[in-house]
This record gives sequence, structure tokens and C-alpha cells, in this order.
Amino acid sequence: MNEVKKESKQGKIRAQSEAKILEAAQEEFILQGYKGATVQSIADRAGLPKANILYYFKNKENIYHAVLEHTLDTWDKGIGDIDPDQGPKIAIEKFIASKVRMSFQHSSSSKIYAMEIIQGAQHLKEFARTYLRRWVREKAALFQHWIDNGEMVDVDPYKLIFLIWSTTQHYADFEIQVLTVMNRAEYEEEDQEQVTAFLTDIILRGCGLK
Amino acid sequence: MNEVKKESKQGKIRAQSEAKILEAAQEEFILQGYKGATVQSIADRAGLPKANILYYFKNKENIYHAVLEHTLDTWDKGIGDIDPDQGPKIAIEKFIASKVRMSFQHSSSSKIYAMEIIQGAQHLKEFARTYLRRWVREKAALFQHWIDNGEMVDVDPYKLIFLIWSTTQHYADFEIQVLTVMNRAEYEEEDQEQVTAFLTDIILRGCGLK
DNA sequence: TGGTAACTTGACTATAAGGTTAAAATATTT
DNA sequence: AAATATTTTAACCTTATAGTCAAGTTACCA
Repeated sequence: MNEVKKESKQGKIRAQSEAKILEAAQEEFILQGYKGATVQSIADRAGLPKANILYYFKNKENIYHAVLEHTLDTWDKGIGDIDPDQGPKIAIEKFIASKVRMSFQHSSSSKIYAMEIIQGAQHLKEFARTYLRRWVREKAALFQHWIDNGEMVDVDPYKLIFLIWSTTQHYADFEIQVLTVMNRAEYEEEDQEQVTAFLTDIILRGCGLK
Repeated sequence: MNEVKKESKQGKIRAQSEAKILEAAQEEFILQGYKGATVQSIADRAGLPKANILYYFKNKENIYHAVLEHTLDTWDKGIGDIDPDQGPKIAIEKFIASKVRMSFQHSSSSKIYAMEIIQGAQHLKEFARTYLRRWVREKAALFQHWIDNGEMVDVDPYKLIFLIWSTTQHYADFEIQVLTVMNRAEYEEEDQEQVTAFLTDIILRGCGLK
């Protein structure tokens, strides 16, 4: 239920302000961590006075929750559903492409998510225990089905999913390391394609699908 | 230059205290982030009074630097050198095994490192720009040599290194997610072996080495 | 054994940060 | 145009935390 206020000028101001605040907060939380990101620093980045921030979000934790919610939305949209009818090759291709796209287009969300998990998943335990676990179990069953059918090599489906997650997310979470090592300032258009092509190539071959 | 104080009782006390403090600090920095980890919380975890912590390390930032130094030490030891004479298959096998071992045995170091990079590598920029970049360039040249020799499939060596890093580190950094999704309390002895076997299998095949 | 250095610790201080309040400004509605 | 609701903002309050200090204790050494 996305509270859609009536389209008044004030409603627009609220929506704009909240969006500005959330974007600023996301960056601050990434760069400084939860405790290190101050309401003042978020305010400065958003270009608003501190008290204004606390008018829209009652307190700092609420801001963080809103950022996390946005993160899970992004995760959900970016996960890329696996269609069982297309067979393993197409399924894996689409899965990889979707996750790479998400890493390159929404790297901040990926970083927030990664930090949460590394720090003990304080706010995501429930998400992992329910939603995520079911998602992985379902997709793993699909892979297992293809393996039993001889359509792909016998590899542990769980570990295969982890492999695709980790390799794709790496380009978001470790963006700075990747760029530094390659002596580049930022990702270019073609990087996303090249990464997709590389991962698809090596993983498909790894699964005996090439 | 590891200041080896003469083996007095006090020297021993210093060494023991510093070790206790660093271990406690590492955990706190992971769980709470730099700003969120308080000197008091580190003291509590180490079982020492706060003022004592600040006697051994002048201030909080020094504690963090010491933790990071230990992290880079661990990274350095765990990276696993690649021997060019053995050919790509053995090289990749050893590389993967070494990184998986590091992830399972020193997951805290991996987490500290990951958080640093995600947060902008404030303290590791220099390390990445010099040491890491050279390391990757050298290893990439080796892989390229094998590719040119037709000893393995033509894949981008840089991306191959990133792939091995990301898949292996995933089991340390995302430990909680992996365990939660698999509905397990903690890693067992055999997990490390199974992960090593899985990754070796799929990556070697992905490189046309199986 | 007396003096010095290393260590321990409770009490204290300064400051930064989250959050409140109340009053002013702006927008909306009737 | 008056009344009401929303938004903006400065000033203030409270608490938590990094770091200091000084007085004590323990170990070392001549």
C-alpha cells in the first residue's frame, strides 16, 4: 500500500522530499554505516535542514527501514524469475543477465543489502528465513529436475545459485576494487554486456551447457 | 617489524591484552561498523576496563588500523600464490582451495575487508592501487599466456580472477545468508571440502579444463 | 630494598548527535 | 478571506561517547 496522497502541490513536495532524503540516506548509510551516518549528514546531502528530515521520518531508524524496504523492492524486481519451460540454458542466461543488470543499475541497493548480511542480517533475518529460503528451494528443485533429466551436469543447485549471486553482485559491492584494479574511473556502457557475456559463457560451460 | 618485547611477564601481558582487544574489536567493527563499535563495547567484549583499552591503543582509530593490518596480513597469506610451471589446471585448483580455506578459517577478516571495500575503501585505496593491482596484473598475464598457448579456453583473465574471489569470499561474507537459506546453524567440517570441490569442478569445466 | 617503569582503573570532561518544541511560513479548503 | 492543514526552521535539551587524568598497583632491576 503505497500511500498515494491526492495530487496536491504539497503531496508532490512530500514525495519529492522523501525521495531526496532516501537517496541521500542510502549513500550516507553505505559510506558511513548506520551509526556513522548522522541525520545532519543526510540533511546536508539532501539539501534540507535537519529538523525537516525528522519531520518526514520520525527518527533515524525509520529512515533506515525505508531504505531497506527500497532495497528489498529492488532485490525482488532484479532477481529475475526462472521459467521452468525454457530449459536450463535459457533459464541460467536470463538469471545471470537479470542479476548483472541489477548490479550495474542499482549498485547502491546491492551494497546496502551486502552490508546488512555481513553485519549479521539484523533486519533481514526474517526475509532470509522465509522469502529467500523458499525462493532458493524452489529454484534449486528446478535445477535438480534438469539434472535428473540429464539436461545439465550434476552440480549442487544451491551452490550454483550462490555462485551466480556472488559473481554478479561482486561488480556492485566491490565496484571500487574492480575499478581500481583495472585502473578505470567508472564503468562504461559495454562493461555490463561484457560481464554478462563472460559470466554466461563460463557458467554455462561449467554446467555442461556449451 | 613486529616489536618483539623482551620475554618478560609484562611483555606477555601486553601481547595477550593486545590480542584480546584486537579480536574483540574485530567482532565489534563487523557487527556495529566503525562508528557503532564503541570503545566501551570493545572493552566489555575483551573483558577489560575502557581506560585500559586506551592505554594499549591511543585511540579508536588506532585500534581499527591494527585490525585492518591483521586483515591484510591474512589476505596476503590466504591469497595462494600461483605457480606458473604447473599449468592452468593445478594453478586454478590451488588458487580456489587456498581462497576457500581462507574464507572458512578467517571469515572475520574477509568481512572486515568486504566492508571496507563496500564503504569506499577509505583505508585500502593505497593497497588496491599498488599491491592488489600489481598482483592481479601478474596473475592475469599468466592466464593469458596459457590461453595464447591453447591450454585453456579464451576467457578474460581479470574477470576470471574476480569470479574466483567472489565465489570463494561469498561463503565468508554472506555466511549468515548461506546458513539461513540452507537452514543450518553453522558450517561443518565437510562444507569446506564440498565447496572447494564444487567450485573447482564448475570453474575448471568453465575454463575448458575438464 | 628502594626506586623506576609498566600497567590498571574510576572519575571526569568536552563534544557530538538524536530528538523535541514552538513559532513562523506556506499552501489548501470552505 | 478566514480558517485549517502542512511544511520549514532555529533554538534547545538530553544522552552517549571518545578521550584525559591522576592516583593507585604490580612487576622489574640495581
